[in-house]
Amino acid sequence: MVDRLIEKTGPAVQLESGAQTKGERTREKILDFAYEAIVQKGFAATSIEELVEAAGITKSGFFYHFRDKNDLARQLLERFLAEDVAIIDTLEARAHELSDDPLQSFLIFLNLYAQMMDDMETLHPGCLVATVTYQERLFDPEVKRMNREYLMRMRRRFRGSFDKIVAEHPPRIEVDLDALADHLTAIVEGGIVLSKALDDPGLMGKQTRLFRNHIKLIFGAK
Amino acid sequence: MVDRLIEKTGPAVQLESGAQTKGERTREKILDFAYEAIVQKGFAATSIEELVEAAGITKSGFFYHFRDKNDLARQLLERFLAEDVAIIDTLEARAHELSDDPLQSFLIFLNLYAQMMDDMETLHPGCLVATVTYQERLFDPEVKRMNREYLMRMRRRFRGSFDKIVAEHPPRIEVDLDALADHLTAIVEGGIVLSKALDDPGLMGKQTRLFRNHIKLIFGAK
DNA sequence: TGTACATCAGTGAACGCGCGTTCACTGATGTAC
DNA sequence: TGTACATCAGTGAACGCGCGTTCACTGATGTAC
Repeated sequence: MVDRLIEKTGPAVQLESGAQTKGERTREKILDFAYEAIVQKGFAATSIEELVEAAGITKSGFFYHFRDKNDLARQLLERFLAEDVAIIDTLEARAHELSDDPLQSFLIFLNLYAQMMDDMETLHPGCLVATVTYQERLFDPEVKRMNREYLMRMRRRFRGSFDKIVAEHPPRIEVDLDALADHLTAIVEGGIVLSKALDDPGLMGKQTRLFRNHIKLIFGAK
Repeated sequence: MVDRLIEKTGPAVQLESGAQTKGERTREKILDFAYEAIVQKGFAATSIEELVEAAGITKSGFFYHFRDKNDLARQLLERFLAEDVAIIDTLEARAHELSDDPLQSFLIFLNLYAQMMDDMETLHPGCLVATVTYQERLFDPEVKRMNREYLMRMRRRFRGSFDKIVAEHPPRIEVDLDALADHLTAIVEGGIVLSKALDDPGLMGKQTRLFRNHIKLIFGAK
């Protein structure tokens, strides 16, 4: 859900960097254009024609890199969700260096996340998860599976953080930790919708900080 | 964002009920099918052909009711966002009857809202706001304006509730009330994405209740 | 260093289909006198 | 009650265009001996 933040915030994480063949460069270019077009127009309205024109090849060249249009969706999701995970990994690792306490560390992580949102003065382009979900009938089962897997993975991940927090900071009120894990994802996904619709790049950071305050109130940081 | 809940929860609100002409019935049927198709496939992938087939007329009949395809989007948004507002009006009025205290009343409102989500055993079909936002380039300026207007209206509305709450219940922590107003909308929008993607109808209610707990923690209900 | 072959990264033309939109027309129902 | 006209709610055929996909082919680069 963080998606295309890497080039905006600098190479926080470098995925398979280094020497690229000509074919790989073309493929990546197509994925970049496809991502941009798809979060703005949807999958059906994004034509193979326009992508290959932007990439400087012909339509048949597309089918050298992708079996069919759904294969493009699969590769898109694979690449951009992996980027998201990598960004979260990085921020979490940085937060963990700054505090050993699980609550403090998670609060720092949320601060870093919110700051990253603030730092990109441009709008968040959108998240493929929402696109796939709101156009589900266009995608094959594999794409939908990847989408669900990603969300379940995020749930387990944040749930893991909360389990550690709870062990040292008993919550002030009863709280469903799985729902709380989903809460962050929901706030980010919904925040992107509002931020895009209202054309307000600052909204994401604010929404993330509200969640941060919620966590503080639940687990009672001083 | 509540959208098509009316027929599931019974006629909580009846919009322009009563005698319908033949043309009006056809028009509504098209809007119903269009809504269902568009939140599952997107706007571009939903063809006029399939809509008129479902409505039992021919393609040219569509253009008797709608100037063009974007006119369909306009009428869709007009109708379904009005339904959403009507539902929230109803729940808010009911909550206001049950308590004079602004905080209690708002908490009751959130309970009613969460309960409504729980009561629809089927999945929330999706919200047009997200669809329009994630396919913005397909819609004309008027449609995009309506979408923004709706979100701004919700912000002002919930902000108004918070202003009343703050007057009687000073918040325990500093809080951005406009962001908090957006928070509810973001949680609902994001919740729908997760609920759809994970095929989990119970998720929406849980997410709404988390927001409710957040409000309790901020304004310090006993 | 030269040659043979394989792989890479495409090209170009063609296909059949479905799309949104237009236009002239029409039968059924409603209204005026 | 009968007739004239208007409005309603469509029909049917045609349009030009762009779409995703296939297929036979090709020049450039890499590798083996």
